Amino acid sequence: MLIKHVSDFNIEQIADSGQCFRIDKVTDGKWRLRAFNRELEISQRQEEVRFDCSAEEFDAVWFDYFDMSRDYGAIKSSILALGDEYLSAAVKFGYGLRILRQDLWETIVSFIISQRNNIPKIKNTISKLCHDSVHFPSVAELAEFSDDKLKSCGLGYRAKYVKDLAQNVRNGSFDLDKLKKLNYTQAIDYLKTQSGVGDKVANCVALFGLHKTEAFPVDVWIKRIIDTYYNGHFDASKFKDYAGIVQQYMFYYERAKGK
DNA sequence: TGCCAGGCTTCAC
DNA sequence: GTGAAGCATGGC
Repeated sequence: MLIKHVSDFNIEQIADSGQCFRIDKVTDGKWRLRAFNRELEISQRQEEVRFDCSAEEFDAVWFDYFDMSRDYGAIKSSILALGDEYLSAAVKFGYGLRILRQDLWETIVSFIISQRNNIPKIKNTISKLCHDSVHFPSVAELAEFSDDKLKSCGLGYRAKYVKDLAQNVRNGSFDLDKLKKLNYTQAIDYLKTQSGVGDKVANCVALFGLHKTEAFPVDVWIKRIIDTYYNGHFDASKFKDYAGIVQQYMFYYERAKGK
């Protein structure tokens, strides 16, 4: 058990932020995260966070996963300094959000599944793909999943997208190592060569799987915010390399308001 | 019980 | 290039 004092971090907000689909609340104050073929229990009280792992594992795996090297306090301050009423409220509300550095393969598959879908069902589908274990299916494994198996996991019409992608990665026509080396614009274009990956999914992959924090995924929620509070015009590029973080505060705040 | 969900592809025009 | 239809499935 490792106890750390972490500011600008709230595991409940992160778990409910819609960027990852394998963090579940176990009991009050305790969450279970599955990633990288590992399982991690996390509990939190104020800024005291308990990670159920060794210091070595934390430094090797989870420090980067939770983006611990980034100063979110400074980013929030610069957003608040803009004096934008909506963004200020969003930042204050989602004060403990972070952009996770997730596994690239899992992120692409997860966000293909996310299209025209709701978060509880996305989580359920991914859990079934994993056989409710810590193991997310590899490229080779997913390429071999039968259509019936994918359908029984609840992928619906997205089954073909996922299977084609897995087969393309396996046979080398879509190269994840190449993708990792591309800049933001190149990565978006390359991702969109795959069937089932459009602008929104590509931007989610860039943000959550490649950690291109200039990515600004525009989904129905963000569209609604822009239409309602910004008269249909919102230039995310002014935020440069933290546009994606701004997006996450907006998304989380707007969704929470609807509940 | 329908409506809708972190969109995308296809096909008119 | 823009716009609208169609899409599988289950949570609510």
